[in-house]
Amino acid sequence: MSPTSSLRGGIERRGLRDHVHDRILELLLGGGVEPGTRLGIDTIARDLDVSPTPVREALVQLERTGLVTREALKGYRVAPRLGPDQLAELFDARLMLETTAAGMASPASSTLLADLRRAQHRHAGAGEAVAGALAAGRVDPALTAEYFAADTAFHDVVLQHSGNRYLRQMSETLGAQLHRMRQTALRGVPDVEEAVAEHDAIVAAFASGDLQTPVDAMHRHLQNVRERSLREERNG
Amino acid sequence: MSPTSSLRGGIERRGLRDHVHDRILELLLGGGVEPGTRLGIDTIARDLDVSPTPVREALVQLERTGLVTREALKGYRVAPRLGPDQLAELFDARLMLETTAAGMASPASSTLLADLRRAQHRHAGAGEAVAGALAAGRVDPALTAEYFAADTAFHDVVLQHSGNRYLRQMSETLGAQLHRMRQTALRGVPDVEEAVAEHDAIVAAFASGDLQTPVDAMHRHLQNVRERSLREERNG
DNA sequence: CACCGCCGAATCCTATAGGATCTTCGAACA
DNA sequence: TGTTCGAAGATCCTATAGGATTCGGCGGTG
Repeated sequence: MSPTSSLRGGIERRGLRDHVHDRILELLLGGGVEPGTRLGIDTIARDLDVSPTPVREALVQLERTGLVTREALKGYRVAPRLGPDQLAELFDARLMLETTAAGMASPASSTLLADLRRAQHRHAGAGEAVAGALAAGRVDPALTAEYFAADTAFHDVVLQHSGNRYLRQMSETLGAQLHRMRQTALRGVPDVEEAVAEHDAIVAAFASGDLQTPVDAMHRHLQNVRERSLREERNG
Repeated sequence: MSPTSSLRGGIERRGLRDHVHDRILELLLGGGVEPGTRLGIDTIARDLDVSPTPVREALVQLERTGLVTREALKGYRVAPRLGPDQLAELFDARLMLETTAAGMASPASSTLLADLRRAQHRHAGAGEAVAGALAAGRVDPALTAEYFAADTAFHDVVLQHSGNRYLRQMSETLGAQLHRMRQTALRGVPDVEEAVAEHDAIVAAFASGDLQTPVDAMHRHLQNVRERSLREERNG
């Protein structure tokens, strides 16, 4: 085509392996597959109309996220559901990660507050939509998906502004597990009002300019989420 | 061979892919390769006398650890050296991980203290050996390697007893980077005496039975390690 | 002298084939 | 009837082959 394209910065060359990886990932995160389901290499290869080799590489990549498990000579399977103990450990790990990130992001750059307010706005909007649909007796999967995405985005803002790539990397690893947890543990009605209010408190804490306040706000929020999740699980 | 081997419990079936992974890993951790070195798939395959497929899978697995980098259609390379900023972030992440783990492991089971004392004994012994060789004007790579291994093992004890698999998983990821940092940043003389003394303080803190004391001791230790490393880097 | 296009070797990437292993199903036997 | 053995099918695992891309060097041109 054009001999030397004027701007070629930022275009990320992706092999076929990465596309396969994304397809399987969205399949897993979509939630339509039961834990324990076999992920046959040849089957996936036929479905996606590729050879087994890139599928194999994509599965190796997914294995590290904990979404799939592998047994030598027996193949890959969708990872089993998170048990109560794993759930508790996941909450603890998340608490550690996000409170630390909040502390690191405290020297609030002007962009942090802007990003945070934007994310909070999106989250609140999605919350209203979900609550409205719920009041009408309807549960729209698309709305709840958007709500969860907005929630994740809000927390990601803090992690992004922590300025620590290893924390981001850890959060990315936990993110997949968190997504699964949301789909299983509290599959029905989320705690919209409380979450929005607590997110508001977090934004206010960052806006206050104090260093410790955001950490405490984040701590309280996550502890509350944990309690509400456990209560939900006990009742459901 | 034997139609049905009598005891087959506990033996972990490993494919060829895992062996290749280990070989490349020990090559990287051995430190004999310069950052930026190309890791040609076909070359490795010929060296290990296997086909490219398992080599490819092993490299995908290693990519997640950050030890190797990949560029689509251009191949794999040994990851570049850690820059000053990455080093600082690595210290922060480690500080978060290990202090949290110390706090979680505080309800000291009897085995924790035993493991900790055993690891401390090994660490102190290796420290003496290194110091002795250093006094004689010799630097034995085997001794320093054993010293670093003992140090890593000591910290691993705390993480193991945190009872949180996600913390362990994160530590495993950071472990490879830490290993590289040790080999580059402070390549010469480690701070044996201070480290041994601080480890002793950590053991004593756990033995005290108090909950907060181990966290503080670990915090002080890691902060000191950070300072000493920076000073070393500034002078070296 | 610098710059551009071209060509070949090397390498990566994907596809295909065959051997090894696991799983399943059915029949024979206690 | 329950259990064990065996064979067929499917699947995983490794090896090999061929197309696609990149990198190096070479000659031509302004």
